Amino acid sequence: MSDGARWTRAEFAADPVTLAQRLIGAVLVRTVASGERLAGIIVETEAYLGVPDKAAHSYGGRRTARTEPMYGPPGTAYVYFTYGMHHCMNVVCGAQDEPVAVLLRALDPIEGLDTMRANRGRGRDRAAEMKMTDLCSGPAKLCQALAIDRSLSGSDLVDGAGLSVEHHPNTQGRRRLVNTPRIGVGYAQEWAEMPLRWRLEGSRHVSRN
DNA sequence: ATGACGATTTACT
DNA sequence: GTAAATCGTCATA
Repeated sequence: MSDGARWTRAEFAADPVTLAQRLIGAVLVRTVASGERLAGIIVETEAYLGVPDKAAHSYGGRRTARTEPMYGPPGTAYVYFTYGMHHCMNVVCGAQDEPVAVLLRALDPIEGLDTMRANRGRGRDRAAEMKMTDLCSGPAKLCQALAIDRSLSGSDLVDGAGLSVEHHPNTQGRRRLVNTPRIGVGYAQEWAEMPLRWRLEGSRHVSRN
């Protein structure tokens, strides 16, 4: 349970509040077509509680082509496109047919840094001067860095080839989490204020907010 | 068919 | 701090 091993189906089958905290410290791994691994330690997450959660895409049981992966088995990726230009990635959890998930908001990059910089660099190439702390410090930034888009929505993190979650080799305890309200969900009324976001205390790779 | 709106990021005043 | 960028998705008709 602690050295680069892939997470199992059973490990993803937790409620989103629990999983959001457990995922911090785990490693998100993206294997691109060339075979290269792009990876980072998860340092910031948000829990989306499904049917009763006004901030969730699955609020009220909404089920469309986009949100369909949220109704799949735990360990499914749910990737959506927003603001006409950004992608964000969730880890579907809970039980089959229960549309709950954890949004991945920031990573501490550890593998494939040059490729991540190239993926993130805009225009010709400010890639080289891209700061480490700007690579994956936001939900859309990490998707851009790891080349994650809608084509990966619905893919399986347990048995799939493109995306997976691994246990970090150094699974030292002593990590403190900071718990605050979620970001960018002001429309969700009372649900906007619930403390459903967690980040690794002291990490310089979290999003600013 | 149409219109309103983002689970954001970046650039600029 | 404010605003632009930019288009898929979803509800309404």
